[in-house]
Amino acid sequence: MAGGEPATSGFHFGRARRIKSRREILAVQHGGSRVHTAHFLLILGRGPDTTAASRLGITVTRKVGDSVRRNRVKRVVREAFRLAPAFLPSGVDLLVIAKAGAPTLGLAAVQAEWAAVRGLVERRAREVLARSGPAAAERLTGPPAMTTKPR
RNA sequence: GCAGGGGCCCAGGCGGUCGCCGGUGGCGCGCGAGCCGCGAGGCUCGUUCGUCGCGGGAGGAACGUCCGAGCUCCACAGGGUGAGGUGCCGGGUAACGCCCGGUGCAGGUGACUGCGAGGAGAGUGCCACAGAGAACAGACCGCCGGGCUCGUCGUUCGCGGCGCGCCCGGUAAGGGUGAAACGGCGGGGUAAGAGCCCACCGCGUCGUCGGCAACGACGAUGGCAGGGAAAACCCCACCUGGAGCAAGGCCACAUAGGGAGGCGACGGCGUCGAAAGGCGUCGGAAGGGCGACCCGCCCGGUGCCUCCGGGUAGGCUGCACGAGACCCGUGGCGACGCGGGUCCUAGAGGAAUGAUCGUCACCGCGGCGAGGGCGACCGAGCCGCGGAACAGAACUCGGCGUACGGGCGCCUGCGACC
RNA sequence: AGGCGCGUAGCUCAGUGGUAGAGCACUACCUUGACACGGUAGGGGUCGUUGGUUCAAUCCCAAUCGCGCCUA
Repeated sequence: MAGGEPATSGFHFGRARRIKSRREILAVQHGGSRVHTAHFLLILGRGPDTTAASRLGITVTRKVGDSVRRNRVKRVVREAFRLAPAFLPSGVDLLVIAKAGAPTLGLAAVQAEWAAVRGLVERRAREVLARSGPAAAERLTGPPAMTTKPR
């Protein structure tokens, strides 16, 4: 949306850019900052590697709709994330939790909803990176992943 | 035309742009192994990632999880009891609680549809309220006969008729109650009545005939014996071993067997040996298993059980050629069977199969409207707006149930016209 | 994948084949100067839905909808 040039090609989105395990999702949820929109709750958190491209995790509960509608929400959210590589700086992971009513949205509506909070998202992303700077550095020298504290 | 019944089919098409999953082929970086070379290095194979190309990628219900199986493990899974399920007859099938064809009953004018439709001559229990009486019952009113008192009328003075009341008896026709009242209706019969007798109907039994059978038709006979309910317990017949792909198998990693408590059994024989002990054989405990219990049996043979503590939650496989799909022929009323040919058709794993734009078809509403009709009105075509359902594989099939958009021809009833 | 349970008045629950109930809440009246408390009376129900069995169903049977729970 920014730049006026409709994104078309070259924006891939494979498994490497997804947050898959429940453990990782909980880690983001715990230390992340939240941004609410009308149909989504966005949670930003630091990824394990600050140089890697940002990753995406999606949560759609049964309250949102049946499996067809839940799948559609996930596909549209994934598409919106894929077409907006500049939405987040590298190293910041995004967790999207759908709220009720999300299945009625098309791709354009989701993009508009996110663009409206873009400034807030950028500010929160900088906060997250700054706050976790030392931790991230420590992390790089320490054991690889899975250092979630038993809490 | 309207209303209805049943059957079959489809699950939007095409194109542009950008993606996802796995397969396959090429290229590139890296890694590993092997071989060659003194060496630099080279070659081959495998593989992560990236990239380019090719072809593939949800359903009729993928859904619910109500049944039946395949497959895998549990021990080879037996007998009895119990538990659960099924329940007209015949057939189909790998199997079924499914399907097909019949039978009976019920519903509908009809096309058609529905039915847990074995047994109440095995037993136990239940049938509220109402009602006199509710299961081998019962006399409240009524009806009929007899007796007694009283009243009245008549009297040939013997008594007789009528009526109120009481008593004894007969009666299930009528009233009334009920969901149901111990066959129905009509006639005869009788004091009044009653299958007491008769005709018809119903019911039971027997026989003959038809049918594989459920059952049907006909005849004889009994004289009524019979209530309902088994989706109350139950009886009868038949079926069912248990668990489930997180089944199960392989690899890697980790613990290397920690602590507490409890139980226990080892024995006989043979043989070798100087002995310790070894080998063979027989019996067998603790404990465990065969769904629950019993029987019966099996494992267990030097350990076993319970609790606490500790470790692992990664990869591969199972995993898609199957009771498979389609076409043709053939047997059968049909479900379905048989034969031949062609084809390979999703395999993900926090979970792909999509997003968006255009266009063409489809449906609804509104407007314009060629034209048709005396008219109400019908209406090709054009424009605009809106709609386009139910729903997402998770080991795989066969059914059932439920949700839902549209199309096709067939059949039935009614109305109008010819 | 396997298994279990619950839907009854506005709320929390009884009832388990024969008129559907309790507590709280609600309404009216009494009591008070007024209120609370108390007392008297009253209203309120597709028993989740749809079929079936039965003379009769909240209850029995089947299907279906919604909610909750257990095991792996």
